[in-house]
Formats: sequence, structure tokens, C-alpha cells
Amino acid sequence: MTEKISQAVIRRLPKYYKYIIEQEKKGVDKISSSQMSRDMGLNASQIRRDFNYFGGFGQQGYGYSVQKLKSEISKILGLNRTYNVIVIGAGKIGQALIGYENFLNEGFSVVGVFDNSSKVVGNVIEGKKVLAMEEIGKFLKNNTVDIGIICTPKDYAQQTADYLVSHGIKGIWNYAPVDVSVRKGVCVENIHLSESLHVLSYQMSLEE
Amino acid sequence: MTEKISQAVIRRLPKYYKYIIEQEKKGVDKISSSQMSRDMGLNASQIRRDFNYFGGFGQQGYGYSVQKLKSEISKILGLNRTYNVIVIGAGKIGQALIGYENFLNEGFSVVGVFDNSSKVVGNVIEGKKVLAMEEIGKFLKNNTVDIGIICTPKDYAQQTADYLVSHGIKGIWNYAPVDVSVRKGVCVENIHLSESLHVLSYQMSLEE
DNA sequence: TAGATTGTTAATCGATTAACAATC
DNA sequence: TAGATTGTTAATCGATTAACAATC
Repeated sequence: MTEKISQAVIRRLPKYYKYIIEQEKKGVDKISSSQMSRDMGLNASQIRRDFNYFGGFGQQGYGYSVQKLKSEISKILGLNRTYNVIVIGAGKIGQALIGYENFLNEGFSVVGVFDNSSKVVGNVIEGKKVLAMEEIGKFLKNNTVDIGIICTPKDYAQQTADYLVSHGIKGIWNYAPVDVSVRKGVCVENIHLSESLHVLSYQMSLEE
Repeated sequence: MTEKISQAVIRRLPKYYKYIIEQEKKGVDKISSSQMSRDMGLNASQIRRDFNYFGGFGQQGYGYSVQKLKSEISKILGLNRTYNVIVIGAGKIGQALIGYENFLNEGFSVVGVFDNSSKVVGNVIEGKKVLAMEEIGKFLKNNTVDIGIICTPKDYAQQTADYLVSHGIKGIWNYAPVDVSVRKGVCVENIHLSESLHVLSYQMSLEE
């Protein structure tokens, strides 16, 4: 599998995964690319080609086993393990993410919550006690943490990322409205909620 | 301007907008595509071509006026007006969005908040009183509302969208973890936070 | 076997980029 | 004017899709 897999393909994988989970819940145990095509609004060739970048896990004349698809895509996405996660910044967005049950379902476990404000430190959110920022270093020494979710104000985002990375964190999920950059070998996803709001207003302005 | 503008171009516009706002804040009043290219990590030709889909607003030999770029892109994105917004579902995510100051900056005004739970109805969140779900109909009759932000549990998302659309709402920003569909003429942006988390775990699994 | 559907190649389509003429 | 930088075309690159052979 030396072939380079494009970002476009990768961004479709979570959609396939979600769809497969739904099918599984419905009790479906076999699915064809043409059925997926109709349900998901993607081209059937594209679906088959996407799967085949990873080796192809269908059966000619039959289709795809939902079980097999689920386990293969889940493996590709790295969802066949658990991730320990900390949340930095227990403001509104931080709190929302701590409680986002969907993450917990899927192997992401919030093991620590940190905040700067003495108003928040000590509070319990979704069963997690908020610790003071100064304790992060110690916490990271004593616990294995895979991912840091940055929910700080934007002026603290980069320094928070730097700090986490220097303490061995390998993944950053950043909700501060500014891109953070990290060294090679560390992964980051920058979330900009306003971008999609602007796309929405763009589209609305076309309708008039 | 009959030429079709691709989704790829449109998704870059908010990034340009954000960048321009930053430059303006720094007091920069002129910018070249090559400088933007370096700062944003995009190809300079692409930047110029993107702007030229909308008519081109630079000056040869000089570059782009930050003021002009800002006002043009803002106009294209439909940000030269105010949007009245309601939030349906005052759970954690709903609350986070109500308080997301960045929206308010940019002409999005939360005029109503609704929830089903009697535990929440009557509470005041960020200065907004939470109303009961039953009041939406009346509210929409008496107020102009442009956008509905859906923060309900996923099983209520589609019916909420249908209801809002039937009462004249033209834009839906959906945070429930399920795609909602709407009739032609109505705009929707479905947000799936977990997708980017899965892309993150995918990337992390490549690093091992 | 006949029918169905994948896997995979080749063709098409669309997006990105290089190049340079236009022009401030 | 000389220098700089846009606007725009043409070339390149990459992603999507059609088509069909492979095969269950």
C-alpha cells in the first residue's frame, strides 16, 4: 500500500464509518456499493475505489459484509483502540466537548480537564474535576495522554499546543479560532466553526 | 459572472476573510498574493484566480488593498448584513454556541433560545431567556428569523428542521450528529465534529 | 451455470499551478 | 520609465467516473 491516499479519500472515511454503524444498528448485514451510492449520494465507483486503496474488502457477486466493513474502516481510522484525552479550557466549548457522548462511545476517554480561572478550578463537569493549569505538567508525567483538546482563548492556543507537544502529546484537536502548528510527527486538526457559518451565509445570499 | 464557482473555492473564502481581518487588525493596508501565499500556505496563482472568479479587486503593480479585499469578500460571503438566529436545544453545545462571541462580532445575533426540558426553560443563558419548544411557532410569527441552529438530540433534528423550514427559515446550521435535508431554496450546513476527530486518529495511527 | 457485484483500468472531468501579457 | 504585481490563459496535475473483466 505505497500509493498515496488523498485527503479527499480520507475525509470520506468517517462518513463511510458512520453510515456503516447506522446500517449495523438497523440489522443490515450486507451492503452493495450501489446501495451505498443511493443512500450516501456518492458515486458507486468512487466508493469501491476508495475501499480498494486499503486493499478492498468486498466479495464479487455479493457485496460488502457490514461487519467486515465496520471492522476494516474502524481499523483504518485508528478506532480500534482507546485514546486518553485532556481538555484544556473549561469554558462553554470545553464543557460541551467533555459531555459529547458520541466521543465516549468511540474510544475517546476524557481523563483530565484544566482551566486557568479560579472560578472554574475545582468544579466538577460531567464527573470530571477541573484542575488548575499549573498541574498539567505533573499530570502528563503521571498519566498517558494521547490527545489534547484546546479550548483556550485564541491567544493561548499556540503556547498551549507547544506545551502539550513538549510533554509528549501526539495529537491536538484545536477549537481556538486560530490555526496552531506543531512539529512533524504530531497531528493536529484545527476546527473553525465560523467557516461553515460563513459558507452558510454565502449560500443564503445566493438564494435571494 | 455566469461561471460556476466550485465548492473548493467557496470553502477558501472564509479563510481569506479571516486572514484579511487579521491583517487589518495589524494595521496592514496593502497585501500581495505572494505574501498571502507565504502566510496562508496557498499557491499565489490560486489566490489571484479565486479572487478573479468574483471580478478581481486588485491593482496591477500594487497588490490588494486590505480594506477593499475585506469589504468585497465580506459582501461575497453575505456578511454585509445581520442575521437573526435562534438556537433550538439548550444543551451543552447549544449553550456553547449561544456564547460564542465570534458569531456576534460578525452580524449573527441570537434572538431566541428554545428547549424541551422544563429544567432548562426559564433559565437565562448569556442574557437570553430559554423558551419552551411550544413557543417557537408563535415566536417565528412575531419575529424575523434567518437561521436556526439545531442542537437537539439527533432523533429530533430532521423534524426540527422541517418545522423551521415550514415557518419560513431559510438557513439551518445543524449540530445534531445526523445530516438533515431541506427543500430547494433552503440552505443547510451539517456539522459533524466527530469526522475531524476520526481524521485526527487516522493521522495519529499513521505516525506509529 | 447465470446473475450479481466487486476490483481495476482507462477516460473524463475539474481543480491547481505555471507562465506571461497587461498595466498600474 | 522601470519595477512590481495582477489578471488570465494554457498546461499540468489529480480526482472522479464509466466501463468492463474478474470472480464469487
